[in-house]
Amino acid sequence: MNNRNQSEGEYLSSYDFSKYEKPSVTTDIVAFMIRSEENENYKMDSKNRLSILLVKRAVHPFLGNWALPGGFLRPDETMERCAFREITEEAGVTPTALMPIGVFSEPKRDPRGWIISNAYASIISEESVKQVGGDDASDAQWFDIDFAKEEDGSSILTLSYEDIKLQAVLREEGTKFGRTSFRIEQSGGIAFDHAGIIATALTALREVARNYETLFDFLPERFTLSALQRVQETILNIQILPANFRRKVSEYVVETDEYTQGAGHRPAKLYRKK
Amino acid sequence: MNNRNQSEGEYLSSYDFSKYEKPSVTTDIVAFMIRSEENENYKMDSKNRLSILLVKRAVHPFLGNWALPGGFLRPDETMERCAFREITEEAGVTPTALMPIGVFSEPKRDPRGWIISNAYASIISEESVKQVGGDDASDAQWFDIDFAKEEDGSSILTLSYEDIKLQAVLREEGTKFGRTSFRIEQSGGIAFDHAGIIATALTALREVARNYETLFDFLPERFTLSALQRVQETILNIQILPANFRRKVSEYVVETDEYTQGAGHRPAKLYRKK
DNA sequence: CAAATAGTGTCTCTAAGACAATATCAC
DNA sequence: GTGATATTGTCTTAGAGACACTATTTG
Repeated sequence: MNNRNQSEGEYLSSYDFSKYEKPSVTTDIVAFMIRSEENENYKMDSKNRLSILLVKRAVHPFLGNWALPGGFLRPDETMERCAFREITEEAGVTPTALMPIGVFSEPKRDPRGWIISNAYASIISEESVKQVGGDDASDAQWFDIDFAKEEDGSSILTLSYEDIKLQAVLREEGTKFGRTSFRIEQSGGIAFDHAGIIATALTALREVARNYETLFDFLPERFTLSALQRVQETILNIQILPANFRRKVSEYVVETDEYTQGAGHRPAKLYRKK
Repeated sequence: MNNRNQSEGEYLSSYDFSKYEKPSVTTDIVAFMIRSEENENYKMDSKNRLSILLVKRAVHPFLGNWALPGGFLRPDETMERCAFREITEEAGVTPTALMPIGVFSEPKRDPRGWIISNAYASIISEESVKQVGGDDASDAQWFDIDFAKEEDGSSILTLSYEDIKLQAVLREEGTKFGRTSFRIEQSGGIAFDHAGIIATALTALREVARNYETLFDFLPERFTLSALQRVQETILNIQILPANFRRKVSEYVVETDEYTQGAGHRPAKLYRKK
């Protein structure tokens, strides 16, 4: 029957996509949080570490490995809404930002079958995680992240939580339009292609962390300028002179009339995002 | 049966994703080309217009409307490879770059059912399109694109090809991490949610067009610096002083010993991408 | 008071934009 | 020669980074 001669109604009712094979569609979320370490000196401010949430797999495949939180897309939600729901369910916290990272669709990426994933990076403030509390025996834990380029051109991704240390070896495949993709050479206890997703997300986060707007999502509503500065320094792994940082960030913040107290040094004024 | 007690082999063979409903997965490609208009004066260089490829729908739904080229993901290819294949099939030309735009997954976006789309922007040089040739009666045509913000905050997307003029009204929903999303208020003869995809892709293209690396993909291997400058000016809709453009772009190009000829003015040296 | 962070002021250098001036071609 | 683009050089200004200096807190 010639399609052009059908009415739209006739056409839609006769339409059947089931004859095409379909992939399962999931999302994986790289949830970033900046964790402050314990003070070793009452006067010094605490050091920060960038960390991500991983879940220990209790089922095959990759049983016992650590994986990104995520799950299947439902028919009544958008991909972003799905990511929001999954990270809320798994971490118990609400992300303040969701950044699309890309689609991971290598045909063999999942041994269970044809499963593609749209990855997101999310940003979660330490404050909201503290409110939920943590459970040391839980299958979901925050791993400190370290990502360094070696001399031979490969990159080592190290994720550590207490005694657990996961190390993956990756090789950069190229940067296009602000997204760097990686080939996994060794996965080191990280499930599926998640080491590559993490590396891509971290690279993307570093890109956007030059933009001050992104930094606020890591902090509570009121913050000091040095806390904001430490967020950027932690993500980008750089050192900034406070005077210059204050000058540049000044147009993005408004001061409040509150101050910190109890630190072993001059109190700092609290600011809000403008 | 407790999953933890199964071997991986037992588990994989018993695994069945068919119990979950799956979406159909497609890609849509916003193929950009810079088209040079006819000279009205033998001395003047031709003006440039940014254009995109649209295909006239010959079937329901949206019969007779214009849509982005695209198609279904196959089990043996990645999303990006799928986009490459589809644009090659439909335009007959090979894109020099594919930029991920985002996933469009509103549950009701396609009246045929649950179909999500990963959109890409591709960049195609006018030279390669000219080699293929055009067919005025063809269902695939290059539409000049115009996108302007109105006083009331809405944006008008105008696509024109000869007598055909498609006009969509969109409203910005916000910019996050360099991707601006739009709500479609009037689609004006553009099928599905493609007006929104086009607007998002154009906004993203403008973002990356500040980066000189992107500009080369619109041109043949050897080009003049003013051709390169006109590419950036056309995309960003701005005017740049030639002296300043040359200075900034100089570190990205290498000069050849060839020159243009036949223009009604001083010949220009041809350059290559460094 | 010692040590740490908070906060201000200023110097230098670089890069972007504006603009002036010269060069070279087709007709 | 005219009118267009090609190409080089320089002036001004805004912004980034470096750094010196003062302020304020807790033990």
